Amino acid sequence: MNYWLMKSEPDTFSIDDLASATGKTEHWDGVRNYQARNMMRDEMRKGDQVFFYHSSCKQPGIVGIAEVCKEGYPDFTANDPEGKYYDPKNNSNNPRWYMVDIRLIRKLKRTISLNELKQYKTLADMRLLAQGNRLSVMPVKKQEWDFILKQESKPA
DNA sequence: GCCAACGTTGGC
DNA sequence: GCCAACGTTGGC
Repeated sequence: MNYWLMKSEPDTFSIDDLASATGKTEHWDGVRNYQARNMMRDEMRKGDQVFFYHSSCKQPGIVGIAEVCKEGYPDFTANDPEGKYYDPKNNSNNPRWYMVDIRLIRKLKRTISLNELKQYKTLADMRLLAQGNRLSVMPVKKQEWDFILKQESKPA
């Protein structure tokens, strides 16, 4: 079992959008970064746990837990010339981009903000906190995962 | 809206 | 294969 963090802009797709689809699955389309692509295509496994993270918003932070329910498969939005994720260089016989499906397990009781995460020495090496990090999908270590969840029941 | 970080592109 | 130009991300 592996642990991940996936970023989404709440204006585009928020935890509540995922929550309204509880039980259903959502495909995580539109990732156009090779490192993130490789992780989705090669490393994410069914049942892996995912922190759902809100980025580019008033309070960036972790807002929920999801799980991978379908492993990497070609991102069909790359083939749609009308869509905003269209990639003219994509070849559907040899797909360039991949996605996974996730489903919500639960929202956190509170948002664990980026600002809060930065204050924990335990998380100093966390990928999310590394300078200039821009990956929209990244691995989380088990000890980081456990530590973060332990903070959930604390007051903000 | 600014800007630092950094990935991608394309000319050479 | 180098690297300058350009585009995007994302916190502030």
